[in-house]
Amino acid sequence: MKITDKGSKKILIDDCNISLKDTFDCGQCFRWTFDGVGWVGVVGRKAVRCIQQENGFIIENTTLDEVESFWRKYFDLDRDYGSIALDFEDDKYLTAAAEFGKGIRILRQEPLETLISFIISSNNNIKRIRGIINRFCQSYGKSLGSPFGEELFAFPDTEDLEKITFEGLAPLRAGFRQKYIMDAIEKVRRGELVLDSLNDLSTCDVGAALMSVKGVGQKVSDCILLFAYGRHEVFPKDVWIKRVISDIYGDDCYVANFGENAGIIQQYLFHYARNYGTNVEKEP
DNA sequence: CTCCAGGAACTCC
DNA sequence: GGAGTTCATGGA
Repeated sequence: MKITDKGSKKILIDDCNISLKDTFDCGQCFRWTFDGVGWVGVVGRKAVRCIQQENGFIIENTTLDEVESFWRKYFDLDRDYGSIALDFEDDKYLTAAAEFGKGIRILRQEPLETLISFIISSNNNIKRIRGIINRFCQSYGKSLGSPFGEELFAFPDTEDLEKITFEGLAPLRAGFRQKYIMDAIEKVRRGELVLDSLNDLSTCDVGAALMSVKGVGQKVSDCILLFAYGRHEVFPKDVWIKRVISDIYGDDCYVANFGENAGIIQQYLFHYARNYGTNVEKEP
Protein backbone atom coordinates (compact mmCIF):
# COMPACT_ATOMS: atom_id res chain seq x y z
CA MET A 1 0.00 0.00 0.00
CA LYS A 2 1.27 3.45 -0.95
CA ILE A 3 -0.16 6.83 0.07
CA THR A 4 0.57 9.84 -2.12
CA ASP A 5 -0.45 13.50 -1.93
CA LYS A 6 -1.73 14.48 -5.39
CA GLY A 7 -2.37 18.12 -4.44
CA SER A 8 -5.72 20.01 -4.35
CA LYS A 9 -6.62 18.05 -1.20
CA LYS A 10 -6.62 14.75 -3.10
CA ILE A 11 -4.81 11.77 -1.64
CA LEU A 12 -4.13 8.58 -3.57
CA ILE A 13 -4.23 5.24 -1.77
CA ASP A 14 -2.42 2.92 -4.18
CA ASP A 15 -1.52 -0.79 -4.21
CA CYS A 16 -4.65 -1.50 -2.21
CA ASN A 17 -7.20 -4.04 -3.40
CA ILE A 18 -10.52 -2.47 -2.50
CA SER A 19 -13.85 -2.19 -4.28
CA LEU A 20 -15.56 1.00 -3.17
CA LYS A 21 -18.86 -0.17 -4.62
CA ASP A 22 -18.84 -3.45 -2.73
CA THR A 23 -17.50 -1.85 0.45
CA PHE A 24 -20.11 0.92 0.56
CA ASP A 25 -22.96 -1.11 -0.92
CA CYS A 26 -22.66 -4.33 1.10
CA GLY A 27 -24.96 -3.28 3.91
CA GLN A 28 -22.42 -2.38 6.60
CA CYS A 29 -22.91 1.38 6.21
CA PHE A 30 -25.81 3.55 5.09
CA ARG A 31 -24.48 7.02 4.31
CA TRP A 32 -22.19 6.68 1.27
CA THR A 33 -23.73 7.51 -2.10
CA PHE A 34 -22.41 7.43 -5.65
CA ASP A 35 -22.71 10.79 -7.42
CA GLY A 36 -21.63 9.66 -10.88
CA VAL A 37 -17.96 10.35 -10.21
CA GLY A 38 -17.22 8.91 -6.82
CA TRP A 39 -18.65 7.93 -3.45
CA VAL A 40 -19.61 10.90 -1.29
CA GLY A 41 -19.69 10.31 2.43
CA VAL A 42 -19.48 11.92 5.83
CA VAL A 43 -17.64 10.44 8.78
CA GLY A 44 -17.55 12.52 11.92
CA ARG A 45 -17.27 16.07 10.58
CA LYS A 46 -15.26 15.05 7.55
CA ALA A 47 -16.99 15.13 4.17
CA VAL A 48 -15.05 13.44 1.39
CA ARG A 49 -15.47 11.82 -1.99
CA CYS A 50 -13.74 8.56 -2.86
CA ILE A 51 -12.96 7.73 -6.48
CA GLN A 52 -12.18 4.20 -7.55
CA GLN A 53 -8.84 3.65 -9.28
CA GLU A 54 -7.52 0.54 -10.95
CA ASN A 55 -5.47 -0.55 -7.98
CA GLY A 56 -6.67 1.67 -5.18
CA PHE A 57 -8.68 4.86 -4.69
CA ILE A 58 -8.44 8.62 -4.31
CA ILE A 59 -9.89 10.48 -1.33
CA GLU A 60 -10.92 14.05 -2.17
CA ASN A 61 -11.17 16.91 0.34
CA THR A 62 -8.71 15.48 2.83
CA THR A 63 -5.02 15.72 3.73
CA LEU A 64 -2.09 13.37 4.12
CA ASP A 65 -2.21 13.82 7.90
CA GLU A 66 -5.91 13.04 8.00
CA VAL A 67 -5.43 9.90 5.95
CA GLU A 68 -2.75 8.71 8.32
CA SER A 69 -4.55 9.66 11.52
CA PHE A 70 -8.09 8.71 10.50
CA TRP A 71 -8.85 7.15 7.11
CA ARG A 72 -6.18 4.49 7.43
CA LYS A 73 -8.04 3.04 10.40
CA TYR A 74 -11.51 3.73 8.96
CA PHE A 75 -10.76 1.74 5.81
CA ASP A 76 -8.81 -0.93 7.73
CA LEU A 77 -5.95 -0.36 5.29
CA ASP A 78 -3.38 -2.38 7.22
CA ARG A 79 -5.23 -5.69 7.04
CA ASP A 80 -4.48 -8.25 4.33
CA TYR A 81 -7.91 -9.26 3.06
CA GLY A 82 -6.44 -11.40 0.32
CA SER A 83 -5.51 -14.21 2.67
CA ILE A 84 -8.98 -14.55 4.20
CA ALA A 85 -11.29 -17.36 3.05
CA LEU A 86 -8.71 -19.04 0.86
CA ASP A 87 -8.73 -22.32 2.75
CA PHE A 88 -12.30 -23.32 1.98
CA GLU A 89 -12.14 -24.45 -1.60
CA ASP A 90 -14.33 -27.46 -0.84
CA ASP A 91 -17.14 -25.04 0.01
CA LYS A 92 -18.47 -23.86 -3.34
CA TYR A 93 -20.92 -21.31 -1.97
CA LEU A 94 -18.37 -19.63 0.29
CA THR A 95 -15.73 -19.68 -2.43
CA ALA A 96 -18.11 -17.90 -4.78
CA ALA A 97 -19.15 -15.44 -2.06
CA ALA A 98 -15.55 -14.65 -1.15
CA GLU A 99 -14.62 -14.15 -4.81
CA PHE A 100 -17.60 -11.86 -5.30
CA GLY A 101 -16.92 -9.87 -2.13
CA LYS A 102 -13.12 -9.86 -2.16
CA GLY A 103 -13.07 -6.06 -2.57
CA ILE A 104 -15.04 -5.49 0.64
CA ARG A 105 -13.32 -3.94 3.61
CA ILE A 106 -14.92 -3.87 7.03
CA LEU A 107 -15.11 -0.18 7.90
CA ARG A 108 -14.28 1.03 11.40
CA GLN A 109 -17.34 3.23 11.89
CA GLU A 110 -18.34 5.73 14.60
CA PRO A 111 -19.93 3.96 17.59
CA LEU A 112 -22.86 6.37 18.08
CA GLU A 113 -23.77 6.38 14.39
CA THR A 114 -23.49 2.61 14.21
CA LEU A 115 -25.60 2.14 17.32
CA ILE A 116 -28.45 4.36 16.11
CA SER A 117 -28.21 3.05 12.54
CA PHE A 118 -28.55 -0.59 13.51
CA ILE A 119 -31.35 0.14 15.96
CA ILE A 120 -33.12 1.57 12.92
CA SER A 121 -32.20 -1.51 10.88
CA SER A 122 -34.39 -3.75 13.01
CA ASN A 123 -37.05 -5.48 10.87
CA ASN A 124 -36.44 -2.88 8.17
CA ASN A 125 -35.02 -2.73 4.66
CA ILE A 126 -31.82 -1.00 3.65
CA LYS A 127 -33.38 1.64 1.43
CA ARG A 128 -35.70 2.76 4.18
CA ILE A 129 -32.95 2.61 6.81
CA ARG A 130 -30.94 5.05 4.71
CA GLY A 131 -33.90 7.40 4.46
CA ILE A 132 -34.51 7.47 8.19
CA ILE A 133 -30.82 8.07 8.95
CA ASN A 134 -30.64 10.89 6.39
CA ARG A 135 -33.67 12.60 7.92
CA PHE A 136 -32.04 12.25 11.34
CA CYS A 137 -28.83 13.90 10.12
CA GLN A 138 -30.64 16.69 8.28
CA SER A 139 -32.82 17.40 11.30
CA TYR A 140 -30.18 17.35 14.04
CA GLY A 141 -26.70 17.13 12.50
CA LYS A 142 -24.37 20.02 11.73
CA SER A 143 -24.20 21.28 8.15
CA LEU A 144 -20.87 20.71 6.44
CA GLY A 145 -21.63 22.89 3.42
CA SER A 146 -21.75 21.57 -0.11
CA PRO A 147 -18.24 20.45 -1.11
CA PHE A 148 -19.61 18.11 -3.80
CA GLY A 149 -22.87 19.76 -4.87
CA GLU A 150 -25.53 18.68 -2.43
CA GLU A 151 -25.48 19.99 1.15
CA LEU A 152 -24.02 17.44 3.54
CA PHE A 153 -24.76 16.91 7.22
CA ALA A 154 -22.76 15.27 9.96
CA PHE A 155 -24.33 12.54 12.03
CA PRO A 156 -25.57 14.20 15.25
CA ASP A 157 -22.85 14.28 17.92
CA THR A 158 -23.26 14.21 21.70
CA GLU A 159 -23.82 17.98 21.73
CA ASP A 160 -26.59 17.70 19.12
CA LEU A 161 -28.29 14.95 21.12
CA GLU A 162 -29.14 17.43 23.88
CA LYS A 163 -31.89 19.11 21.89
CA ILE A 164 -33.65 15.93 20.77
CA THR A 165 -37.03 14.96 22.20
CA PHE A 166 -39.19 11.91 21.56
CA GLU A 167 -41.76 14.03 19.72
CA GLY A 168 -38.98 15.62 17.68
CA LEU A 169 -38.10 12.21 16.25
CA ALA A 170 -41.54 11.71 14.72
CA PRO A 171 -40.62 13.23 11.31
CA LEU A 172 -38.04 10.45 10.87
CA ARG A 173 -40.96 8.02 10.42
CA ALA A 174 -38.97 5.36 12.25
CA GLY A 175 -42.09 3.62 13.47
CA PHE A 176 -41.78 1.43 16.56
CA ARG A 177 -38.01 2.12 16.62
CA GLN A 178 -38.60 5.74 17.63
CA LYS A 179 -38.73 4.85 21.34
CA TYR A 180 -35.58 2.73 20.96
CA ILE A 181 -33.66 5.61 19.34
CA MET A 182 -34.76 7.85 22.21
CA ASP A 183 -33.62 5.30 24.81
CA ALA A 184 -30.17 5.15 23.21
CA ILE A 185 -29.96 8.95 23.16
CA GLU A 186 -31.00 9.22 26.80
CA LYS A 187 -28.51 6.60 27.98
CA VAL A 188 -25.69 8.34 26.12
CA ARG A 189 -26.80 11.75 27.43
CA ARG A 190 -26.92 10.64 31.05
CA GLY A 191 -23.57 8.94 30.79
CA GLU A 192 -25.06 5.51 31.44
CA LEU A 193 -23.51 4.40 28.18
CA VAL A 194 -20.11 5.88 27.30
CA LEU A 195 -19.47 4.47 23.85
CA ASP A 196 -15.86 5.64 23.63
CA SER A 197 -14.94 3.91 26.89
CA LEU A 198 -15.77 0.41 25.72
CA ASN A 199 -12.76 -0.24 23.51
CA ASP A 200 -10.68 -1.99 26.15
CA LEU A 201 -13.46 -4.29 27.32
CA SER A 202 -13.95 -7.86 26.20
CA THR A 203 -16.27 -8.46 23.27
CA CYS A 204 -18.78 -10.02 25.66
CA ASP A 205 -18.73 -7.00 27.97
CA VAL A 206 -19.08 -4.51 25.12
CA GLY A 207 -22.03 -6.53 23.86
CA ALA A 208 -23.66 -6.46 27.28
CA ALA A 209 -23.25 -2.69 27.49
CA LEU A 210 -24.79 -2.24 24.05
CA MET A 211 -27.70 -4.55 24.86
CA SER A 212 -28.62 -2.41 27.85
CA VAL A 213 -30.24 -0.15 25.24
CA LYS A 214 -33.81 -1.02 24.32
CA GLY A 215 -34.06 -2.22 20.77
CA VAL A 216 -30.55 -3.69 20.86
CA GLY A 217 -30.53 -7.48 20.95
CA GLN A 218 -27.93 -10.05 19.95
CA LYS A 219 -27.93 -9.32 16.22
CA VAL A 220 -27.83 -5.52 16.42
CA SER A 221 -25.17 -5.76 19.11
CA ASP A 222 -23.09 -8.05 16.88
CA CYS A 223 -23.31 -5.58 14.00
CA ILE A 224 -22.08 -2.74 16.21
CA LEU A 225 -19.27 -4.94 17.55
CA LEU A 226 -18.23 -5.84 14.00
CA PHE A 227 -18.64 -2.46 12.29
CA ALA A 228 -17.71 -0.02 15.07
CA TYR A 229 -15.49 -1.87 17.53
CA GLY A 230 -13.43 -3.97 15.14
CA ARG A 231 -14.52 -7.28 16.66
CA HIS A 232 -14.14 -9.28 13.46
CA GLU A 233 -14.83 -12.58 15.22
CA VAL A 234 -18.55 -11.95 15.71
CA PHE A 235 -21.02 -13.37 13.18
CA PRO A 236 -24.29 -11.40 13.04
CA LYS A 237 -27.25 -13.56 12.02
CA ASP A 238 -29.87 -11.57 10.15
CA VAL A 239 -32.66 -12.95 7.95
CA TRP A 240 -30.32 -13.31 4.94
CA ILE A 241 -27.66 -15.19 6.85
CA LYS A 242 -30.29 -17.42 8.44
CA ARG A 243 -31.48 -18.19 4.92
CA VAL A 244 -27.90 -19.04 3.87
CA ILE A 245 -27.53 -21.30 6.88
CA SER A 246 -30.81 -23.15 6.34
CA ASP A 247 -30.52 -23.38 2.53
CA ILE A 248 -26.81 -24.05 2.14
CA TYR A 249 -25.36 -25.38 5.35
CA GLY A 250 -28.25 -26.93 7.22
CA ASP A 251 -27.07 -28.30 10.55
CA ASP A 252 -23.45 -28.08 9.42
CA CYS A 253 -23.17 -24.45 10.39
CA TYR A 254 -19.40 -24.32 10.67
CA VAL A 255 -19.30 -20.90 9.02
CA ALA A 256 -20.50 -19.21 12.19
CA ASN A 257 -17.42 -20.40 14.03
CA PHE A 258 -14.66 -19.27 11.74
CA GLY A 259 -12.68 -17.68 14.50
CA GLU A 260 -11.02 -14.31 14.18
CA ASN A 261 -12.40 -13.56 10.71
CA ALA A 262 -15.93 -14.92 11.06
CA GLY A 263 -17.42 -11.46 10.70
CA ILE A 264 -15.64 -10.82 7.41
CA ILE A 265 -16.83 -14.18 6.09
CA GLN A 266 -20.31 -13.28 7.25
CA GLN A 267 -20.17 -10.07 5.22
CA TYR A 268 -19.10 -11.99 2.10
CA LEU A 269 -22.03 -14.37 2.56
CA PHE A 270 -24.51 -11.56 3.27
CA HIS A 271 -23.46 -9.54 0.24
CA TYR A 272 -23.49 -12.58 -2.05
CA ALA A 273 -26.86 -13.85 -0.82
CA ARG A 274 -28.46 -10.44 -1.32
CA ASN A 275 -27.21 -10.32 -4.92
CA TYR A 276 -27.52 -13.94 -6.00
CA GLY A 277 -29.83 -15.57 -3.46
CA THR A 278 -29.24 -18.95 -1.86
CA ASN A 279 -30.39 -21.11 -4.74
CA VAL A 280 -26.91 -22.51 -5.28
CA GLU A 281 -25.50 -25.87 -4.26
CA LYS A 282 -22.82 -26.00 -1.63
CA GLU A 283 -20.68 -28.85 -2.92
CA PRO A 284 -18.39 -28.40 -5.94
C1' DC B 1 -54.95 -7.69 -0.93
C1' DT B 2 -50.61 -10.02 1.30
C1' DC B 3 -45.72 -10.48 2.15
C1' DC B 4 -41.31 -8.76 3.47
C1' DA B 5 -37.34 -5.98 5.37
C1' DG B 6 -29.50 -6.53 8.39
C1' DG B 7 -35.11 -7.93 15.07
C1' DA B 8 -36.46 -7.20 19.57
C1' DA B 9 -39.83 -6.96 23.36
C1' DC B 10 -43.31 -9.22 25.36
C1' DT B 11 -46.16 -13.02 26.83
C1' DC B 12 -47.01 -17.23 27.47
C1' DC B 13 -45.40 -22.22 28.90
C1' DG C 1 -34.72 -21.56 27.61
C1' DG C 2 -37.89 -21.99 23.42
C1' DA C 3 -42.24 -20.83 20.48
C1' DG C 4 -45.57 -17.47 19.00
C1' DT C 5 -47.23 -12.61 18.59
C1' DT C 6 -46.84 -7.76 17.99
C1' DC C 7 -44.68 -3.74 16.54
C1' DA C 8 -44.62 1.13 12.12
C1' DT C 9 -43.56 2.04 7.60
C1' DG C 10 -43.25 1.60 2.71
C1' DG C 11 -42.19 -1.05 -1.44
C1' DA C 12 -43.10 -5.16 -4.29
